[in-house]
Amino acid sequence: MNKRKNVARMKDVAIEAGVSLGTVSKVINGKPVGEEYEKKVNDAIKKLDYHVNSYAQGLKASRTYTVAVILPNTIHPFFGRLANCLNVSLMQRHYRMLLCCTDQNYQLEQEYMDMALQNKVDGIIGLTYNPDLIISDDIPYVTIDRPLGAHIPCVASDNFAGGQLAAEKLHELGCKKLLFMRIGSDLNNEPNKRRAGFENGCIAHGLDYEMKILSDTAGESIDDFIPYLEKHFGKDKADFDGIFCVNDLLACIVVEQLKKLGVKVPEDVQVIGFDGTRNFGYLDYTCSTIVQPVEDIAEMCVELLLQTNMSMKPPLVCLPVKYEEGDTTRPL
Amino acid sequence: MNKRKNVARMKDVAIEAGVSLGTVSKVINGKPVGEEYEKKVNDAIKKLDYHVNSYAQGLKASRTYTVAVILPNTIHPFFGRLANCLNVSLMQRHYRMLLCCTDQNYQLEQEYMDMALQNKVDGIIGLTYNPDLIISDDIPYVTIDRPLGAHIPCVASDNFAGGQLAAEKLHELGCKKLLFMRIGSDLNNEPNKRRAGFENGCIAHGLDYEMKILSDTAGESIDDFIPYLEKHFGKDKADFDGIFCVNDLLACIVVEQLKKLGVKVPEDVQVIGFDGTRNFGYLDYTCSTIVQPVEDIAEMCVELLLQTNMSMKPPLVCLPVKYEEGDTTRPL
DNA sequence: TTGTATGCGTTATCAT
DNA sequence: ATGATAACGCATACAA
Repeated sequence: MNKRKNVARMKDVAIEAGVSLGTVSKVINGKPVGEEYEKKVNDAIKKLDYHVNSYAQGLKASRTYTVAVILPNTIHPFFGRLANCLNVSLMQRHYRMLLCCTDQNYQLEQEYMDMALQNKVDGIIGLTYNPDLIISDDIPYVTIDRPLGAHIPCVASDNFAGGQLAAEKLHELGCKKLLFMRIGSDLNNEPNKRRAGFENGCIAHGLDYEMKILSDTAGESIDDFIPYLEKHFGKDKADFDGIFCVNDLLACIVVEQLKKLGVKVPEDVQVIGFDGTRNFGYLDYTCSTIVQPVEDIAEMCVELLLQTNMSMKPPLVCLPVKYEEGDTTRPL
Repeated sequence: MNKRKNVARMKDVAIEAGVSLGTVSKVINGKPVGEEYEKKVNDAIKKLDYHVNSYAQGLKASRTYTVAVILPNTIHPFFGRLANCLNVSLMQRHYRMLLCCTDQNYQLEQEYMDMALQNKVDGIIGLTYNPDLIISDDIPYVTIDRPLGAHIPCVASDNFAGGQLAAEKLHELGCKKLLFMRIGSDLNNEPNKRRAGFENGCIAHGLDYEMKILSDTAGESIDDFIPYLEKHFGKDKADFDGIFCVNDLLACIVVEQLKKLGVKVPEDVQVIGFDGTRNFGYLDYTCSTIVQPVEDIAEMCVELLLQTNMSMKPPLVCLPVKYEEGDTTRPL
């Protein structure tokens, strides 16, 4: 009957109900309408299985109730959970979510930005790595973890406080010689705050500490930690009694490696990670860790993005982290 | 200058370039146009930072290049990876992906279906649980893991073969008395195929076996396995020497539990899981497992969904699984 | 309170 | 080859 497929349009509903187009529109948008008419329209809608075309709606209103979410992936537990929480927060506000996985590919990140622009989404939430990412001023943007300028709100865990907390906890747990381990992108500056906070905590408590930092930008891999660990740890030797790893994954790998070297965790060495992966999904890694408040991060992003009546948006929002005990530290 | 914001429209480009609307449209859609004109238009597009409005495009063409993906969540490693793979497969075909996490909530599943309809997406890929889910005939639909009728293509791992393979592997590994363990929804029938395949394999090889199946629909939880395990396993006792768990998560939990009971894995009892979670993400669970081909599943879903020139679409596509050795079985 | 007409930004059809 | 115009489906301002 219609152009393609037999999909009902508003016009068909109007005809079926014996009313005019405007009346149907009003019923759909919850505007006051005669009770009699309302029923007729609703019956027609049901009968024809009518659904408003949100593309036509979006065109008319310049409002699409869609937000693009740009993430590296949904495989890593942190990102998977983040995607899920963002979806929930958006859904609660009746917003749709366009997911864009970039695999940390700079070019893909830019392509997705442009796609979002074309799609006239109402906003973008991005966790990106491209240092030269071009962000249009025409569209609300909130970044996660990576500040992109004072005019773009950035939401992150309080990484500095997290690093500090890790140092304090290891101190409380009786550690004397601490080690910080990290591998990651040089550009990625949030983990640097974890390091800075950790250093700060060590200094505050007069603790000895050392840093072992690898750069994957420079081509180093996680395996390059092995000789370092072999040098400092062995059957009856441990140059450090407390380790803070920049994330839970690294913590798990380090624990495995230490066990292979005959070092007991947590008896000889205590390890704290960062992320809270242990709480993600259904698996229990029981790694002591600094937990990132993923739900709060998601909620804050959406809140800031959709808030229109703010003359000035906060450039950086740091959400509180907390320590959660696992099997890689001794009971306090 | 314009209605809201200073976003350039095609008309603005036409004026800036000093050509007509139709010419601009042609340039954008790669239709033949005079070289001179093409340059002028492209310059104007760049100058005005113009992006086509895909909502207007979608309205005109009844084609949105958008697919809705309905999943329980993106937290579970299997789903997180599935979402990611679908995103990649869709992206390669220049399709956008609308993500919908349902948390297995029947009503949410239905709401998302309706949302997809409103949004006039070009298709839906769903992994749903609602047995009464109403699926519109007006829109291509592909289901994962759960057959919804002969006219709706279903893509799944070859679960029967997987169960069979598990039995065979345990047989090859020298096991004599096997156990199948499962917890899950009663409605969920794919894991039942794993059970059936497993039984089949046991029978074929003349193996003793037992089933322990819990139903979370009936309110049973994973903890209810504990008394069962305590009854059958102990310091110097093991009623079974090979266990096939319906998924890797359960396998991990069972292994933990057995270790607590003083049973050695894989020396006393060998365990095989299902999913391939060990390959998901960056963590290595080293659980011997039947691996689901997630990338292939995603690719097949997208292929079937977008394939228009097929007079008949296959009602059920089973993709091959494979065995991958981990630390919960002895080397072959 | 209900109906009518116009425009949102794009594409496709038609003249030119 | 290029330019003008109608139509996509909906919302809204305005007229009845």
